[in-house]
This record gives sequence, C-alpha cells and structure tokens, in this order.
Amino acid sequence: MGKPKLAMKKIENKDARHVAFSKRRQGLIKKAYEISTLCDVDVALIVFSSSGTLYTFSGRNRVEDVLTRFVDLPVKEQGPSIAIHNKQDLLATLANLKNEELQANNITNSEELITEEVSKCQDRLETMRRYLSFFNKDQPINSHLLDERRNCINEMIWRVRERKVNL
Amino acid sequence: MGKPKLAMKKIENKDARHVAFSKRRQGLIKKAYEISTLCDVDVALIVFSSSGTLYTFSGRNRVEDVLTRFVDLPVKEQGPSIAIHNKQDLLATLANLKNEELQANNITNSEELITEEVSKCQDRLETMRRYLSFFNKDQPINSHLLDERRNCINEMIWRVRERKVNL
DNA sequence: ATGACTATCTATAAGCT
DNA sequence: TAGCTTATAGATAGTCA
Repeated sequence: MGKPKLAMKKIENKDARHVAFSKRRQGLIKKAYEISTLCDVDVALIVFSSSGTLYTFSGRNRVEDVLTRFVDLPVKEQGPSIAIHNKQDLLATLANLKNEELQANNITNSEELITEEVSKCQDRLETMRRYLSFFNKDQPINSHLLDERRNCINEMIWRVRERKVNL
Repeated sequence: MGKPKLAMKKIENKDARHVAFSKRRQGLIKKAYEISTLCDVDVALIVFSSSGTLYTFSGRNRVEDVLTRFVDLPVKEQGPSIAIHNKQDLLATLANLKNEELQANNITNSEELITEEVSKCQDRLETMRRYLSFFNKDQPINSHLLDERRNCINEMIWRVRERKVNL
C-alpha cells in the first residue's frame, strides 16, 4: 500500500501505465495552473496520450498565443532591424548596420541603434542557451559536450558518494 | 515553518514570487519529465518568466515536433477553447525550424539530427558572442554562462540525488 | 476508464546561514 | 543573492468498489 518508490522508466503494465497517466496528467496540469497563477507567468502545456488524445493547459493567455510567442522568439523578429538565421544573414545585417553608421551623421542615433541591437541579440543569446541546454539534457550530443558533461557528472557522483560516506 | 497553506492567487511579494517561480519551475519540469518517461507520451512545456526568459521542456520528441503535432491537428480535436487562427504561419515557421537542421546535410537518424542541431545552435551562439563582443567588449557574458552552467549542474544534482535514493 | 482510501513519497514556504 | 534545512501540504501507487 501507500506509495513505493517507482523506477523512473516506462511502466510496462498497460493498465497501470494508463492509470498513472490519468493521475499524473491531472497533477501536472494542476501544477502548471498553480505556477501560472501564483507567479503570474505564461505557461503552455501540451500532452498527447499514447492513444493520441490531446490535453492542453495554459494560464493567462491561450495556448496558441503562448506558442506564437515561442515560435516568434528564436527565428522571426518583428521590426526591420534584425533577422538573423545564420551567419550569412548575420554578416549581411552587420554590413547594413555599418553602412547605416557610416551614413549617419548623428552618432547618438547610431549608438542607440547599436544598443538596441545588442539588447535584442542578448535576448536571442539567452534563448539559444536555453535551447541548447534543452537539447543537451537527455540526448546524445557531440563528443566534446558529452565529455564535458560526463566529467561534470562524475565529479558530482564522487561528491555525493563522499557526502554519503559522511552520513 | 513548514509549508502553510498558500492562497491560490498571485504572490504579491516580488522576491517571494521569484523564488516560488524558480522552485516551481523546476518541480513542474520534473513532473513533465516523469510523466513522459513513465507513461511514454509526448509532452511539451513552455514557460515564460515574468522577465520574458523562455524555459521549455519536452520528452521523447523535440518541442517543435510536439508543437507541430498539436498545430497540425484538426481544429475540432485541438480542444474546447482552442483555435489556431494563424495555422499556416505556425506550420510554416515550425517547418522552417526543422528544415534549418535538415537542410545542411542528408541527415538520416535522430542522433545525427540532434548533433547537427546542437552544432548549429552552437555555431549561432558563437557567432552571436562574437557579434556582441564586437560592439560591446565588456558584456557580462561570463556571468550568464555561469548561470547556465549552474542550471545544468542543479539539474544533474537532482538526478544524482534521485539515483542515490534508488541505491 | 473513474472515484475513494491510505500509506508513503514528493514538493515546497519559511526560516536559517 | 543563494543554498540548505525543516516541517507540513500535496501528490500518488496500489487497492478495492
């Protein structure tokens, strides 16, 4: 009875898996509701059951609004100043910027322009980092990152063991 | 001490709200990870912090794939209060997101795909970094990177803890 | 599937450092 | 700013109806 510790892997028994899905889906949506209410943030949650049934939740705004916000973030950018998809675009944008600088007589305006652009790029950098860290999480990745991560994990395992011994 | 019952409304104290967001975000992502693993289902979770920072999670498949699956559903099945109005835009953008990875090479398996994606994102990151440093050599990129690394480590710590509990 | 029950496990608000 | 601890509220696996 009660709740034994559950191994974090797919529940093989079909019935048990479906019951768990039903319960945990409710719990997950409740948690999503709570964080969006308590912390006043946008949340969109999409869950497909194994049979393909869709369950969604969003707080504050509708799901599609949050998705649009998400989709717009990494690639599209409203406003004429930037549209960076790859190096070539970036270089072109950079060249345009420099031209604008050279053509402009008013230094202050150029600085404002650059400041704004830098700010936008920083936002994208942050998004990229999140995106990268997401893919780094559970997926096979290139060997350099793998090595770095393995070292990190080994170090922590060592520390946890040490701590465990201390207890 | 302990945990008094919390009113289900926006936490007015800013610091407390941010702390709650940070904690609950981790908890929510963990729950999403658990249901996707235990029940073997597609989950996509998108959270925007109040400052606009994006956090995402998805199990099994990538966020874009789950979103595409969602957007591509017949309107009837998208749920009661949901209707994608700019479906074409969303699909096109999601396809672009995917094509960016597929374009470069003939990618056949998911491992290659992910490796390619990571490498591409890293490429962009590096370009962005250079771009930023070109305009602004003293940007606090290091502290941002530190933050990212800390997040990564925190994530691994709870996994190691979980693993420790299993032993 | 859906709904209690209940024993445990988990999440987390405050407090503390 | 940030962790770490602690005590309690909340989530849930197994079970039965």
